[in-house]
Amino acid sequence: MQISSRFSVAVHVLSLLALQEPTDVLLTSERMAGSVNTNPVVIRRILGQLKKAGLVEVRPAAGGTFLARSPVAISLLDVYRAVEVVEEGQLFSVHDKPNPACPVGRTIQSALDHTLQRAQTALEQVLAATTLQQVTTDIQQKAGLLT
Amino acid sequence: MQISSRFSVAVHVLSLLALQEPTDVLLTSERMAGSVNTNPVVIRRILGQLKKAGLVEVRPAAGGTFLARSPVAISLLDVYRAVEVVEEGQLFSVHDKPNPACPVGRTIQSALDHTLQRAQTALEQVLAATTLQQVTTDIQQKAGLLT
DNA sequence: CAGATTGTAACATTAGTGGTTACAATGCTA
DNA sequence: TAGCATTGTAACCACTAATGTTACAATCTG
Repeated sequence: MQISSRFSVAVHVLSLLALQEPTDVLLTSERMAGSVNTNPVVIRRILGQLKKAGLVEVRPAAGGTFLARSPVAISLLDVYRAVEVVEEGQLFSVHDKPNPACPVGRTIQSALDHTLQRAQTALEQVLAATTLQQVTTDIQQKAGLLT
Repeated sequence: MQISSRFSVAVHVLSLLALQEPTDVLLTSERMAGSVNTNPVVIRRILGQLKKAGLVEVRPAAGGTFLARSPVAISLLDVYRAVEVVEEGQLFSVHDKPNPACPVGRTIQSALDHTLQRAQTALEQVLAATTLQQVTTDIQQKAGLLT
């Protein structure tokens, strides 16, 4: 059980967009799919979500996708929410309908709820504190694109 | 996509064990299944994992399951690990085999790795900081079992 | 208009989950 | 020892989500 790779692919795609230069060849879903090593339809699906969330702008038919915001203004939490890998407050599945005739059964859900929420929030805060800019800077360093 | 309810069921079961009294009826997997509202086999599977992790002791055939440690000495992280809902450092699935011919493709995995690790660790630290004792105290309060 | 690109549906496959059934193994009691 | 209750585990089933593919309509530009 893992958080879908849809999230990491989305970050990959956004990084490509952030690092594209005006003089570069047009960045089509086909080219992005090549970098990610997947089918272009997969990229288009994700782009649809990112567009809906206001993170990218996509030119229909003519090709060309662009960041709708500065990489500094896009957090990994924004991406996570955009691609809907985890529903709000629903990272942990909690068993349904425990027996209310039993004190533990009656109360376990609410006894756990607060902690599980805090755990999820702690994870999401790390994502919120990380921007696309930081990721792309890291990529550039690792790829030897920075001097 | 959610972390399996196996975890919350395990906490439920451990709470039953923590709150059982010596004078109570024997706590069989059947009775625990009644509280959880599931099939006893489900409980037995989970108990097998908890036993393997050293959190419980189970009497074969004769019935009777007991905590192997004090509730203060059992964290929710122990439970999470015991029931193997998430593999070590594998909460986030990251796409395989991005294209190494592209700088982003070549570096995205390692550029993301550190952040994703931190996010997972943040979640796990909340669980580590929460003991079964705290959960059962909460249960007792909510069920009106404390005066 | 033709070609390139996007957007979306449908299909196929796989893995994991949660529940059930079946039954062997085990331990206790009469 | 036999019978019973309980545990332990395998196999099966149905469902869901994820991931990839194919097909093709809609859109835009030269």
